[in-house]
Amino acid sequence: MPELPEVEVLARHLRPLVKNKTIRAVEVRRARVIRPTSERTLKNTLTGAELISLERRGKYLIFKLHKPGRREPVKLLGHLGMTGRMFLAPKNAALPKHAAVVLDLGRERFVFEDTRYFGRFTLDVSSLAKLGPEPLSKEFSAKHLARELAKSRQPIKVKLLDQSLVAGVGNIYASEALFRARISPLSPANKLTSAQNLRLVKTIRQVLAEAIRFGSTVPLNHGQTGDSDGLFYFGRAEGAPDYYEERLKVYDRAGRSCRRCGHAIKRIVQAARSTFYCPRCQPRLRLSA
DNA sequence: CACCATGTTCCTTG
DNA sequence: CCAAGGAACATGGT
Repeated sequence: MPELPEVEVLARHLRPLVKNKTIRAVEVRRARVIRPTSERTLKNTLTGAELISLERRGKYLIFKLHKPGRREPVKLLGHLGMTGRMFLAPKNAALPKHAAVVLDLGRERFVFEDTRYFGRFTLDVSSLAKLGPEPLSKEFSAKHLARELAKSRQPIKVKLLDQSLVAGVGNIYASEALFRARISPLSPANKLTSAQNLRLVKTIRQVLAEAIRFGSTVPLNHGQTGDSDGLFYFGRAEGAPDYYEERLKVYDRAGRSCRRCGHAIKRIVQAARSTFYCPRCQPRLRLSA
C-alpha cells in the first residue's frame, strides 16, 4: 500500500484511534521487522507507554509516546514496506496470517501485519535523517530539484525514487508525475530544463495531493479479511470509483492507449522497477527548432 | 515453472 | 569519497 498518499491517509485514520491509548503489552511475531531493535528492548520501552501523537514523514509513520519516568518522548518508526498494513481490531478478532507486531491497547489491539515483511516497526529512527524535503512543503522547490538533479546523470524516473531527493514518491507516482509533466522517464536528471523542473515539482505535488484527497474520501474499513478492507486504493469500496482505473493515467497500463493522445503506453524496466509512459506525450528527445 | 508486485539496504564495481 | 547497478530480503498472485 505504501507511497506517501497511502501513508498520509493511514496516519489520518489511525491518529484519533491511537491517541491517548496506553500500550499494555507487546507481541513480536516476526523479529525481522523490529530490527535493529531487540525484542526485549522494544517490549521494555513500549509497555506502559502512552501514545501521544502520530506524524508522517515521507513514507514513514512516527509514533511519539510518553513512557512514565522518562523525560524525553519515545519515538517509534513504522514503515509499510511493500505490503504492510496497520489497523485496530477487537481483542477477540483473529490475527491475520502475517501479523508481525501486535500491541495490546486494553479494549482493542493495534496490529501491524506485513505479508512480505519488508516493513519496519522499530525504535531506530536513523532512516529519517536521510530523507529529502516533503514534496508538499515549500522546501521542495524547482530550485531544490535543479540543484540536486544537476549532480546526477541517472534517468529522472530513477532519481525520483531516491528518498534523499524528495521523500515519499514511489514507483507508481513517479510514472504518474512524469506523464503529467510530459517528461520522458529516460531523460538524464541533469538534462532537464528549468521549465521541466518547475513542471515536475508541480505535477509531483498535484499527483500526491490528489491521491490523498481521493483516499481521504473513501470510507476506510480496516477489517482483516475480505477484499476491500484496509485498501484505500487497490481495493474498491462499494460504489466508490476505482482509483486504479480512473485516476492513474499510465501506471500498469502497458499496451493500452494513452488517455491524452491514444498512443500505446509503454513499459520499460529501470533500476529493476517497471516504468510506464507514453512515448508520444513524453518524447525522449526535444525537437529542436 | 516463469514472471510480476506500492520499498529499502547492502555490496560491489568503476 | 562518490555514483551507479544489482542482488537480497519474503510471500503471493497470475
